[in-house]
Amino acid sequence: MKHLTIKDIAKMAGVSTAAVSFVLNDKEGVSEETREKIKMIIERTGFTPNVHTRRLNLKKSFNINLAFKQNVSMLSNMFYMEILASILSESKNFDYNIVLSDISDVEREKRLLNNILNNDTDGIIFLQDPSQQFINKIEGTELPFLVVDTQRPNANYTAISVDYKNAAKTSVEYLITKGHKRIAFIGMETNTGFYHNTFGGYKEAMENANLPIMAGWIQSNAYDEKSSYDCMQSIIDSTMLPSAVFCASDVFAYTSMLCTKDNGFRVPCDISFFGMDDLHSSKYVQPSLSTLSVDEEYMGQAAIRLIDKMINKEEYESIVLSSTTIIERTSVKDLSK
Amino acid sequence: MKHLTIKDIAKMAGVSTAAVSFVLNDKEGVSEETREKIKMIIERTGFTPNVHTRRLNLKKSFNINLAFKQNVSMLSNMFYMEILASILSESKNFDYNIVLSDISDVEREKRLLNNILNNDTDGIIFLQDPSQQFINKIEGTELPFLVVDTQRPNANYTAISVDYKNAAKTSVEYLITKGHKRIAFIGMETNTGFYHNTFGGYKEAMENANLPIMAGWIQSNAYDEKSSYDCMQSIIDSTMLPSAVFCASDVFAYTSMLCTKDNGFRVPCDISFFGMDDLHSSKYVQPSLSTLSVDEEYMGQAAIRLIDKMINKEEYESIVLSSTTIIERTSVKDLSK
DNA sequence: ATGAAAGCGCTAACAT
DNA sequence: ATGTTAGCGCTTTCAT
Repeated sequence: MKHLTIKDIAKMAGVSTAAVSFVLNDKEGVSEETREKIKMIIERTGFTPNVHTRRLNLKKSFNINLAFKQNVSMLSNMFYMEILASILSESKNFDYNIVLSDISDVEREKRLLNNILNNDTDGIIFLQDPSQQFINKIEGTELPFLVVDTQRPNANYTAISVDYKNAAKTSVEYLITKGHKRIAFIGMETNTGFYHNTFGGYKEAMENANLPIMAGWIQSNAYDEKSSYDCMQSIIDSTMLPSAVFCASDVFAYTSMLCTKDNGFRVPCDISFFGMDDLHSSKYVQPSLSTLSVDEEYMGQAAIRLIDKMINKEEYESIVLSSTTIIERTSVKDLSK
Repeated sequence: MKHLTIKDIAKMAGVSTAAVSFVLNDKEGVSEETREKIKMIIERTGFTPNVHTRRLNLKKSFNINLAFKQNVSMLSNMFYMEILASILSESKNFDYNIVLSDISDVEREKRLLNNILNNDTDGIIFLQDPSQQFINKIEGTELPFLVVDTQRPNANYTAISVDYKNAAKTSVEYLITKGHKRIAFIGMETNTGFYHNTFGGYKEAMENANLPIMAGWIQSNAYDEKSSYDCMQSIIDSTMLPSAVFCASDVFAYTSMLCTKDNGFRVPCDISFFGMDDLHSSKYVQPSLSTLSVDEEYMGQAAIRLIDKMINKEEYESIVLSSTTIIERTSVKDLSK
């Protein structure tokens, strides 16, 4: 059976194609009477206008591109996977196709750029900041875009971000409340903005409590399973053992705890651990990881809603999440009693 | 700057639009000389033909849709998330956009159907089997599609599947080799094909070894964290404690081990655990989970390559993975010595 | 309010 | 080998 066209509908309704088009686009120019008649026929036949032609004419694609870099470590992607799931879930409420765009290298960046040039995307949601160079190119196109989990506080683009500094501070303060005084830090230096914030929060909490920071306790080379294991080893090999470790990501805590056990220490009896993100798997590691929850679900929802507003030129503004919800599980020993 | 059109290129080259079109589509009808000239100009100007028009005329979208249901449990999606990552990774080598299509309910199924009617997809990769009803509709459209991780061995569509029966059998045989005789089973009844295979493999291995199966050891209501925890509780509450538990998915093992510990038993001293899938996080649970690896990376790669062949009407055939790679970690006690 | 017709940017059949 | 032109299915301007 041939796919119906607007011509067919027009013929069936005894009107011109223009009339049908007006109805299709909720525009004026047809009497209520004929509008209803046309609507009926569209309903009955299940007619849907050809999307390519619409895109061609309307210069609108009904696509939203989700752009991201594929990281080395699968685990470090878990945070974004959870956001992705939420974006998908929320996209049901909108009429967009979600298109995935890998921008791990220049070659792939070009593809996305090409999509833009062709009006094949209405807006872009970046997971993490793309290179500034790429941002510049995008900005030149006037296309709406937003960055989820940006680490550039002063960037002049729309974004959904987490106040990681405050998150880190809250986390460390929690450890202090639990009676810990020797607190180490495992972070990810390669992500400079993120590092600056998480370390800053840690430092502030420590200083406010007049707690000393040993040089060997600051490990900043973590970025995946192996590297965070090594970070923990360095801490253990340092001059003084901490009573607790604050990890800037749950993922880092997983292998750090492993390392601790491999060295014959017990968690949390000998060393406590506190993470950040509250990934789904953090419930299942042993001991279950106490951590600060970051609402990935909300981030995903907000992303879709925000980009939709941008596309429709409604009012909008960037969103900063200040997550301060402590998830108490069993990886932190209470020294305060 | 206005986007160049084929007309502009034709004018610049002093030829007709047809000539340019032929070059664009690698077709005959132009002399080598003019072909080169046109190619040069395209190269120099960075011209890319409007994709909507091409789609309209060629009845080809350069899109591949990835269709899936969003499950209740995030964790049960982890397996598919890993396949998704691999699909994305492999898609770099092809010229398709990857479009995500949620088909969790009829309303969303319609959207995908609409994409098909509009020639807005060249092929569909399903993660898990969709409803037979939906399959029927798709088959009516003649669109290439394939199912990753199908559980319908006799289905007449192209698929990438895992020989779960053999996988389960191999797993249980491994436990038997390690001296275990009382082996329980935790599976997912709601996925009938999967259940049939995994339980079948378990049963065959047990029978071959002349090992008895206690009724209380067979728990089939697992499908997420909570339910598999409950399954394990039932096993513990049954008349005889097993020395090992084979879980049809790593995810089930995570909380089963938790349950075991909550009941005062130790893993693997008192009860051993063996999983299936080898998810990334299985390295990090405590104790690290011994499991049978399923090559999600390969499955993803194969999916893209296969659908591409189908689209281009090259030769192809379904793929069955027989995964028999045991990943030995620390959740299984060796009773054999 | 309604219809005719000129685009949108390309492909491909048809002339030359 | 090359150019001309009729579509593809819709939007939108311009007459009526």
